[in-house]
Amino acid sequence: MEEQEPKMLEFRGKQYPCCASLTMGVIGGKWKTVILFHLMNNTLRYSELRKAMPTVTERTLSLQLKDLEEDGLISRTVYTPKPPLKVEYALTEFGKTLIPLIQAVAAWGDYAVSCA
Amino acid sequence: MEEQEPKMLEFRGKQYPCCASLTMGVIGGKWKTVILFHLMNNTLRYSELRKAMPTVTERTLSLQLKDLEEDGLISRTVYTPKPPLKVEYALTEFGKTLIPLIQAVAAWGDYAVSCA
DNA sequence: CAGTATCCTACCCGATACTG
DNA sequence: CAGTATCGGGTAGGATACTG
Repeated sequence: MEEQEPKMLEFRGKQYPCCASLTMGVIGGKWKTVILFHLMNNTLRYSELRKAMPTVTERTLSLQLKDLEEDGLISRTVYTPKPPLKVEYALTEFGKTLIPLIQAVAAWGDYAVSCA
Repeated sequence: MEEQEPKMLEFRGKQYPCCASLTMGVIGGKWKTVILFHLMNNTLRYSELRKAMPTVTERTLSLQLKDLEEDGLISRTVYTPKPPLKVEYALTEFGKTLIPLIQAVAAWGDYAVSCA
């Protein structure tokens, strides 16, 4: 008798009360959808992501990329054995299942701006 | 020369660096999509929302409903002049433009659970 | 180039009690 | 019934300096 309701959903060790909250738990936060949006059509290097998102700090970008990688949505590939490093980020096959959702998120943002 | 980049989007007084982040700013957070998900097909009273979301606190539910109302996504209608009150929440026409997005969010949550 | 390490702040959100 | 008031903790995220 620890849980209030038995209908919890689980994903990667976390519990969610609803399918919608699960999705938001994975792609929520201030920057994750922005990262996914930029990786939707392109594989990008770390520095390219920084240029695409000039208002995020290095620390935050790094942490969010790590989160997304741990959730299996993006892949991180290192191309150089020693510094200067070349690292590329790309959507995984699982991450690509989010593309329609990311597109809908982006489209609604544009729509809302056009209304206001 | 106050902004770093001139390409900021604005919605209801807030600035966003990208259309995707705007959407997440409006429907992000832990509970907003869950509320919208439950209001997607039904008009619901406050107490009905509470029953549908047993793990949210009254304070948080109240604050999130107010946020959604201020952003024009839901309407709040009071049916009684004095306590006990009857209040119903429903999506506005603008809020209904989010339905395909909410459905995609919910569908991906179900999909992710089925993968795990 | 691609990140960590440290430090710090804001605010989101929970718990509980009270009110029109 | 449908909320607010008050208090407080946890953590997401920012600023800056440093490293392989």
